[in-house]
Amino acid sequence: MHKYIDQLNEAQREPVLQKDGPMIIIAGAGSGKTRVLTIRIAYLMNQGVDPFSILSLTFTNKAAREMKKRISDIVGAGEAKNLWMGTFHSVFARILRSEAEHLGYPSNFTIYDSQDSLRAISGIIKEMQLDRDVYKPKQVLSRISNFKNSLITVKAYFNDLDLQEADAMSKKPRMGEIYQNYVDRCFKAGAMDFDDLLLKTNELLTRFPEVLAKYQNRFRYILVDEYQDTNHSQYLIVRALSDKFLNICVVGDDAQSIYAFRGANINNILNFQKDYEGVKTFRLEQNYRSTKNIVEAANTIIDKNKVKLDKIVWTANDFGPKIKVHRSLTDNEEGRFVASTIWEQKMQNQLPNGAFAILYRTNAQSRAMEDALRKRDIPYRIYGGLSFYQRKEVKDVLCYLRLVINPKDEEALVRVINYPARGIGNTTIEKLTIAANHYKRSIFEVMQNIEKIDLKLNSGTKQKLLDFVTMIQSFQAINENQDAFYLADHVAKKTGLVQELKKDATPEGMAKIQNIEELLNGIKDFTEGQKEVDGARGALSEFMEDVALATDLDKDTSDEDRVALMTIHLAKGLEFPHVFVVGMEEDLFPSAMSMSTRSELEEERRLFYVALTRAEHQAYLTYAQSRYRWGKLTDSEPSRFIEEIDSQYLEYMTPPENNYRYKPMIDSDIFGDVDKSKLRLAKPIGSTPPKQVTDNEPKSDINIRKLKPVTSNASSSGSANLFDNKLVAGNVVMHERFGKGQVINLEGVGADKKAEIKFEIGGIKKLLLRFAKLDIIG
DNA sequence: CCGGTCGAAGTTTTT
DNA sequence: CTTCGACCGG
Repeated sequence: MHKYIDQLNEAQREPVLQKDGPMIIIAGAGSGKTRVLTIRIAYLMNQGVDPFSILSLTFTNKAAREMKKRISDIVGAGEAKNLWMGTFHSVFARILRSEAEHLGYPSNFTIYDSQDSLRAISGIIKEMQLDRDVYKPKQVLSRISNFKNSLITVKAYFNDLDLQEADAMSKKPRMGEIYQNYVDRCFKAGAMDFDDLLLKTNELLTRFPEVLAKYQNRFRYILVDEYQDTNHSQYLIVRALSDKFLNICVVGDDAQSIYAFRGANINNILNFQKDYEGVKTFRLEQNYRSTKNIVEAANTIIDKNKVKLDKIVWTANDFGPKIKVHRSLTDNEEGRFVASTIWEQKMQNQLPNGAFAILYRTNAQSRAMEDALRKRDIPYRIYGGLSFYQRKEVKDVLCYLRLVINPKDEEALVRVINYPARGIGNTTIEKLTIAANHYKRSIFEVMQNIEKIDLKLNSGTKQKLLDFVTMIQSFQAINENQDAFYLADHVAKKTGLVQELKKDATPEGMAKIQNIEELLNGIKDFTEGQKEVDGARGALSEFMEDVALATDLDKDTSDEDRVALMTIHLAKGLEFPHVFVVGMEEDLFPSAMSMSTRSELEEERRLFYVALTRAEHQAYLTYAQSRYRWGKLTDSEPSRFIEEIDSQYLEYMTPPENNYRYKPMIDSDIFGDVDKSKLRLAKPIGSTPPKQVTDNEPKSDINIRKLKPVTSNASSSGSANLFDNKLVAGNVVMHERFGKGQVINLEGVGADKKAEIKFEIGGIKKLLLRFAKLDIIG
């Protein structure tokens, strides 16, 4: 038996050894699912399966990259490199590029991100002279997206009277036309949107049996992670590809299905056993991640849901501390509480910033947290929100580059044709668009032939258009024989983008220039990486292939030690010793938009389950009595989800009821010489009744300054440490989050014993052994 | 055609 | 509070 298999418990080992046939692994939170998948793939390869014939679909590209790395540690990098591994979107984008001609697309098609799609839809609505208040671009896009994810093509739409009637009922009788125009426009631009990547893959596999056969034969073993979040389109792709060999292994947790809003269908996982014959079912129910308190509390939450698979998640870990619940007056105070708690914990327990995560329901909540962290000089990193590649200045550069590769790319063209301003205004663009539609050509082609078409443009304008065409063509020429970095750098300078930004000397303007520099650095890294790999040129097209699919999580370069801020959705699959779930308020979490139906509410509850189960050691739930929304202070009440947790798992840091009016809630001497009456009076509260004025706002700040050493809570730390006496300087260790490192020094005794460790990634960190989860590997 | 100012609307969640 | 669009005077 291979030694890596010995690391698994029995429940984990069984699905690894089950080589063939359809199987489902129902994996509870923190049950070592990634490990099982990783080892399963490594084991397949050791059994002689060709890595080229293994397709492994993950939820993020980062997950794919990490898994690949772990596999190469077992089987060697040379072999692991050949695995097909990535998100549905990136894997099938790659396949679509090589098969594009079947579908009449160029292989260098552009991938529109949601911003591009939205702009295209807006443009169409305007062209059709429809009322933007009735046809809200966002709604229209989301409807079209739903069509595509359910494989309803334009044709199918017009064959379906129910759909048309539904749209007519909601006063949008021209929905079908918009859909048609959008599809045409994308096709004409040589562009696919996110949903197309799946839809067109389905089209490819259904319309061309020989192509289907080719990929069925190639992918003899298929693994799908996070199966509970697949949509219908993805389901059909998996189904088609696995139909020949039936070696399909899906992994997921119905309790963590949180993407229904983008078409994910929880029934895919609930019905898997019915879909294939002779499905072997495995359950991973032992949680290795969290304390008993957290695991059991999470179980009490998910029990409230009706729709679910049987599964009992349990843990052998210690009870650990209770989940702390904290109420603040405002969102800003909530931020201060979180920041000061992190600060305290860092001091008391010598924890790195990376031990903390702040999770929220909506991106807008990050601001209050950021402000508070900044004030305390706690380094943090925000994930998601406006991703790096979507920032205006970055995207402007990218759009020029997109045009170089695909001049038909209309969204890119419209975006940059007059930025920086070069005298080509809306009137001109409208004329060009009309002509392009008329001749069924791209705008760029119309511009190239501007002398031959009478568009009633004055000669000055014509010249400006030709200049633009010439500029793009000169870039294309450079692209023929230079690498991506050279070209991108050239583009940034020659288009005047950088110059334009230099005019703006404000800090924001400077930041924009830095972002462009960061982009260029990223391209440089990529170029050089490519050159090393296989003597390739590091051409632009390779870089551009899936920037649209790259997310912030993917380009997580930060080796620096920072507190993580992200939405709960983004946190799926991650874990942190200390987790703050903030904004635990009705209408925010659960979201006001998701409370009208039972299934929506159940999804919110699953989301809460995901949030809570990110925590290894300590979870905090915080809420504010009022919060700024659109600049106005609005009242809120605590989330129902707090009450849904059995109270034995909770510790209220602030009393749950409002009956504490004039009583300081914690030992009053904390306030020392501060005049309490002033504290109470000093609160300017908009709509909040005076009785809700609490002492906790000043407390959090004062508390810190008067911080006393707190008795060690070692007993409650989940991970009792075994290495107190074993670990010596020079040991090579593996840390769950920081990876491989070498111990350079040890200090302190007993519960305070710390190790200074130099990690391969992330540099030197001091870890308190009683918390650090380390394996000695050499 | 440009650039500024003003008003309205927007916050779920993401590949 | 922000951002995006519409509108208007140069």
